[in-house]
This record gives sequence, C-alpha cells and structure tokens, in this order.
Amino acid sequence: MRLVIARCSVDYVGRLTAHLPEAVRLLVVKADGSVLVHSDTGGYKPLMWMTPPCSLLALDETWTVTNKGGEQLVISVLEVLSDSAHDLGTDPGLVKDGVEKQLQQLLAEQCHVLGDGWTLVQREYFTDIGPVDLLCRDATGAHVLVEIKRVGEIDSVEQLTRYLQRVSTVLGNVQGVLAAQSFKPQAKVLAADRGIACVQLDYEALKGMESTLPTLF
Amino acid sequence: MRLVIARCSVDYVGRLTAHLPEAVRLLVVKADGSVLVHSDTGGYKPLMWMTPPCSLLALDETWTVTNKGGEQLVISVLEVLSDSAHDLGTDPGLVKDGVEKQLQQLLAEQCHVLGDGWTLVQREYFTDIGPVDLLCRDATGAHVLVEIKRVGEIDSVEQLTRYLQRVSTVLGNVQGVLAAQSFKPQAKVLAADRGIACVQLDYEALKGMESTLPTLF
DNA sequence: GTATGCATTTCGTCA
DNA sequence: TGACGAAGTGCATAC
Repeated sequence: MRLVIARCSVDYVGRLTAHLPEAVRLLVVKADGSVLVHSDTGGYKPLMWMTPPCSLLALDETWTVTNKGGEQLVISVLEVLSDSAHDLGTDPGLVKDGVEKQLQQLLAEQCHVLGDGWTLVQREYFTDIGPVDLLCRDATGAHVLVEIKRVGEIDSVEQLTRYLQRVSTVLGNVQGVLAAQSFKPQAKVLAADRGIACVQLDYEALKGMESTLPTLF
Repeated sequence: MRLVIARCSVDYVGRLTAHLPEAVRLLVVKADGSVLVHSDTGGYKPLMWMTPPCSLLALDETWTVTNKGGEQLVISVLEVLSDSAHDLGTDPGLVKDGVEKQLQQLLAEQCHVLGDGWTLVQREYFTDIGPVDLLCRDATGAHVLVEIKRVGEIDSVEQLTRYLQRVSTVLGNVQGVLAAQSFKPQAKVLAADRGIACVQLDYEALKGMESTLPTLF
C-alpha cells in the first residue's frame, strides 16, 4: 500500500464526469491496484476512486488509472508532501454478525411472535421470482408469506406483493406479513392498501427469547 | 489527518457486531473525527469505519471511537509501524456532471424523441405521492407520464405504475413510458404486462442533438 | 457472466 | 430533523 499526501487536481471520466480542483489530499494506492482520493472530512467515501481491477500508469506528474470499462481517473500531482509504502500482507477478513439474516433465523425459530399458534412451514421458501423469507401457517392453517427487513420501505411492500401474486397460483389464497424493526410511513400506507399486515419486531426481545430457548428443552 | 500503519484487531458494536482478527492495516483519523480501517485490498470501502460526528478516545493501546447513537469501534493497536499527521486544509469539493438529472433535462427539451409530435406539458410534474419526471402529450393530445432512469429496473415500473394510478384520477386515461439507457429483462416484461412502453435512450445522441439545437434557431 | 437483493449502505434534497 | 430517492452505489450470492 502506497500513501501519498499531495497537492493535486483530479478528473474522472466514466459513468459521469467529475472534477476536483487543486488541493492537498491523501492518495491511497492499494496492492490490488485500486486508488482512493480522500480529503480530511467526509468519512467513509473517497472523493474519487477506482475500484479493482484497474491499472495505474504514472508518467511524471500525471497519474492515469484505467478501468476495464474504459473509465479513467486522471490525477495531476502538483506537489508531493509525503510518500510512503507499506507491506500489509493479506487480511484475514472480517467476521460479521448479519442483520437481516439473523432476524430471519430468530423469527424462524419464534414465528409465534407474529401471531398466536403460527407455525413455520419453510424458511427461504423458493418461488420462481425469488425466495420468500418465511412461509408460515396461522392458527387456522392458512398460509402466510413473511418478508423480513430491518427497515420496512415501500419496495418491501412491492416485493411481497409480487411474491403473494406468484404464490397464490400454487397455494391458493395467501396472506402477507411485512416484519421489520421500523417502518416508513408510506410503506405502512401501501401495505394497508394491499391488505398486508405490518409487524414491528423487537430485535433485543427476539435475541433474549432465543437465549432462553435452549433452557426450555 | 492522521495516518497510522499498525498491527491491530478491531471490533464494531452497533447496528451489527463485527470483528477483525489481528493484522497490519491502515488507520485513518480524519479532521472531523471519523475513522477508517483499510486493508491492502478491496478498494473504496473500509473494512470498518465510523462516520462523523464521533469522538476518538485513545487509552494506551485501545482506541475507542464512539458515535452519538452509541455505536462503538474498538481498535486494539498492538504494534505501530508508522504514524504521521498531515494538515490538508479544507477541500474545495468536487464538481460533477449529473446523470439522471441531465437525461431529464435533455429529454424535456427533446421529448419528440419519445414519439413523433410529442410535446412537453411539464417537467417534475408533482403528484401527492411524488414528482413525475415528465408530463407530455402525444400527437393525439393524450397525456403521457415519462419516468427517466439510467437503468430501467423493476422498481421503476412499479413507481411509474403508482404514478399512473394516482394521476389517472385527475387527468383521466394516461399512458406511461419508461425511458432509460438500458433495461433489465424483468423490467421489460413487467412493463409490457402493465402496458407501459420502454424507450431506450442514446445519451450521446441526446447530447449531440442538444449541442446542435442552438444553431437551428 | 448476468441478475438479484442487501448494506453499519452513504449521500443529497426537501418538506 | 425525518423521509425519500439516487448512487460512478459496492458487494455477495444464486442462476
């Protein structure tokens, strides 16, 4: 990894065209060839960048980073204030505890929180337009499709609507439930309009109940 | 901006929990307090990060970055290989040439490319569920709603469908057109099913015609 | 390789 | 400030 602090101007020509006027910035050249241009504010996102695979050609003060798609990042390095290289080795990668996946698993184990007497038929129930998070039966034995999100938005309602239409040709009349930790107002309105129930999830409560589950058996 | 190359392990507890085993990485502390942890591969996105506003507390080998929302990034700095600070000053920010906005403007000026004799009624036609990109009339004087995207996807069809339903109560029968530079196959299928036309846009041609327009008058 | 859906999405705009 | 939509979205995974 090469780190350069330099006064520079940058131009990007690709999916859009963009220009950075002359200023002092951090240039990061990673081992995989990717290049990041960072300023001292606005965390996370580089001002400009090129994702791998790409190649860097440095001729005098002009660095040109080119992509397979023909996108180009042209950096005019006007003054180098610092330039260092470091060998970091390969990164073991991160271990993360998913969000929606975990919600899905917790709800699969505890789908009674969606309604009394509800039972799980199948998790990741597959249709020809994609997998439904949960297929359940309510206390009367009727099928219910459950879509799980961290935030319930209008797209989630549309998605579930498509699943319901698709599945109804196989299972007959099927109810829909959108389960999420929070909901956007428009999503609630549209869901109500479509006859889809919105169930608010309490992540901590679900986790808490899960941890007590093993002791129950 | 402070740049540290260090052997470290990192933990994030917040919207999810994640862990990075010990390895050599780049730590970036920006002037606004934000912290980035980068490895030598996988451009653009940090392995872990904290976006501003946040505060960094460095006690011995343990750096703790805390967020207003209570999210925490805990970095165990085991060995410092390099540590430098640089004053970058404020960045003038970037100038970018929009994509969808520009497509919208170009089409507003040249909506005849959508169909012979078509005229623009209004750009950003406002409904109570959001603005429609273009409201036009075709050669017969019938109203047409135009939704413009860079890539036409299934969501675009759903969005336009909602607009059509909403607007039809005001303007009577209204046709819909989805205009984009490219289309996902499923979007085309759904659009056909909904009676919505898909028009493929040639960005370069639109720009070219625009540049010639002034000379025509 | 293309298509689909998630993301600690991030980031802007606007009511 | 909150909601909503776009992003050079990036990114993993399933087909």
